[in-house]
Amino acid sequence: MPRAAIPPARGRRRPRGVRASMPDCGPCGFPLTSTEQFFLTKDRAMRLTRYFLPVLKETPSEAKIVSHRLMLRAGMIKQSAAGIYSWLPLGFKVLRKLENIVHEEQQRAGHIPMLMPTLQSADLWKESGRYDAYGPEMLRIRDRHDRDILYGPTNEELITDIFRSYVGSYKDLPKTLYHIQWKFRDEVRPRFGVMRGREFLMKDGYNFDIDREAAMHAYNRHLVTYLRTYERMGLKAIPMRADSGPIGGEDTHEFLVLADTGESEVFYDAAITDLALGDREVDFDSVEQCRDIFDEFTTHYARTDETHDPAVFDAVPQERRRTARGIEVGQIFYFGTKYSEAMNARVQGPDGKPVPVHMGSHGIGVSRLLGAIIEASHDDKGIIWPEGVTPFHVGIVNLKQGDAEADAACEAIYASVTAVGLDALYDDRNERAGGKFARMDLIGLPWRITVGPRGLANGVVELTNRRTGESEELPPEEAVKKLHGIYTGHRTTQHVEMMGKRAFHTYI
RNA sequence: CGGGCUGUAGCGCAGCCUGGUAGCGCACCUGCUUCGGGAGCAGGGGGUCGGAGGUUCGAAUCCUCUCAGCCCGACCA
Repeated sequence: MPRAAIPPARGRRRPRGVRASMPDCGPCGFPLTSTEQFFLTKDRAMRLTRYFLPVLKETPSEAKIVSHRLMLRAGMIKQSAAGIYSWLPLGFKVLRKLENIVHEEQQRAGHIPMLMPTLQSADLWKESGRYDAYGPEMLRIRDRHDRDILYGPTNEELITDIFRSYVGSYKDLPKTLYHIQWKFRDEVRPRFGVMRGREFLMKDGYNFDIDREAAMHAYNRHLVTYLRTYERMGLKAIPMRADSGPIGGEDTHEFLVLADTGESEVFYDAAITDLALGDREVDFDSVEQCRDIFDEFTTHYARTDETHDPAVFDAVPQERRRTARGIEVGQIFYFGTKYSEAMNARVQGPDGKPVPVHMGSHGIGVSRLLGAIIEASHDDKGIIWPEGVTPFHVGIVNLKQGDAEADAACEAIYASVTAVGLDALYDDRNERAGGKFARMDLIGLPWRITVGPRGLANGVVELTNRRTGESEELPPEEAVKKLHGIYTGHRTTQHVEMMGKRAFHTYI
C-alpha cells in the first residue's frame, strides 16, 4: 500500500513551543494527540478488501428513524446495550472528524482543551447540591469501599473544583476550559440510535470571568464558535432562546438543526436561515464584534416550544413565519455564580476582596451530531456526507476488477488522491458494478470516481457528485486535480495562537 | 415510570394456536456462466429456538419465573 505523501503546508507558522520534530496536523499547526498522530502516520486511505465495513442490505427492525437506520446499514455503529453503541470503523472516522472540527474551532477562540474523567466522586455533587437534585438520570455506582461514585452526566462540579484549587486572582481571568468526553445519562427510554443514547460524546466548556459583563463576552464568543463549528459540518444550526433546565441559569440558547424528525417544535423568522458566517474574519477578543454577531444571529425570532411566545411571534411578517421541527445539537448557558457560590470558587479582585467568579457552560453533542447530519443530509439511497465531515473524500469504483488496465488506472488514482492529502476508499473487490455503486451511495461519500475499460479506452474516468448525481468524464489526473480543489476550502484552518495576550502559570 | 409488544442463523422473517428434536429470503463459502446500478444455475457451511425451572415418553411450541430489546406516552442533549 502506498504511503500517504502529505504535502508540506505552506505559509503557516509553527506555534511557539512546538518543536520541529513534533508531529502536527499540517494545516492548523497544533501538536497532535496520539490518536491524531496515528491517523496521520498510517494510511488513512483504504482498500475495501482490507477494510471493515459491514454494511447491511436490510434494516434491523429496531431502527425507526432514518439516521439510525442508515448508521446501522452503513456499518457505522453496533448497539451494545440500550442506548450504548460501539463505533465501527466508518462511524469512528466521522466521529473523529467532528471532534477535530470542534477542537479547532474552540482553540481558535482561545479555549483550552483538557480531559476530565468519566467517573466522579459523589462528594463534589453533594457539595453543589446536585447529587440529590439530579434524579435517576444520573448513574450512581458504589465502589468496593462502599463509596458513592457516579458516571458523569456533566462536569460543572469537577471543573469548578479544579478552578478553585489553583486560581485565586482576578489577574488569571478570563479562562475557558473545555473537554470532549463520554458522558452518561440514564435515559428512561433511549431511542433514535446515537441521537438519544445513554452514553454520548460531548464537548463541554466552562468559562470563568470576573463579572457578568466579562462572562457575557464569553457567552457571545461561544455562540460565534458554535456557529462556525456547525457551518463547517455542513449544518444550518439556528440559535434559539431556550429554557435552562437542570443546569440552571439566566441566559441560554440552544442550537437547533432543522429536520422533520427533530424532537422539538421550533418557531422562527425565515430571515434567520439566510445568515451565515462564511469567510468572515473574527477577532474573538473583540467584545464588540462578538456581540454584533450575537445580535445578528439572535435578533430574529427563533424559539423552541418551551419559550415560544405567540404574541411576539405574530409580530413577524406572516410570510416569514415558520413552524418546523429541530434537533438540538448544542446549548450555551450563562449561570453566573450558581456553582462558584455553592462551591466557594472565588478570586481576589483589584481591591483585595474575594468575589465569586461568573461562569457559564457550553455543550456540543458530538456523537448526536452524526445523527443530526444524516437526518439533514440523505436520500433514499443512503447518506450524503457534507465535504467537511466525510469519512473518505472520494470513493474509487473499479468496474472491472482484474482487468489490467482498469486495475492500473485505479491504483494510480488511489496513489495520487492520497498524495494530495485526501482519503480515498477504493472498492477493489471483485464485485459487480451495481453492488459497488449501491454501497458507495449508502455510505454517502460525496464524490466518486468510476473507472472502467469503456472510459479508459477514451482516456477518461467518471467523477460523480453524490448529492446531485451529476457526472463528468475527465482524464484521471484532471479528476484528482478537481477533487483537490473542491476540498481545499475544507482544509484551510489557520493557526491562531491560544489566548494570545495572556498566560497562566501556577506552582504548587 | 404507565400502556402495548417482541426475543428462532449475521440481517429480515415463518413455524408456536392443534407438542414429535427447525425452515424461508438476503448475506456467507465452492464451481461454472455473467459483468456500467444490489446477476443466474448448481452445490455447501452456519442456529437447539434469550435464560432458568416445570408439565410430558417427548417442548421452539404448554405453564411459571427471569433477562434483554422495541413501540406510544410522560421525561430528556
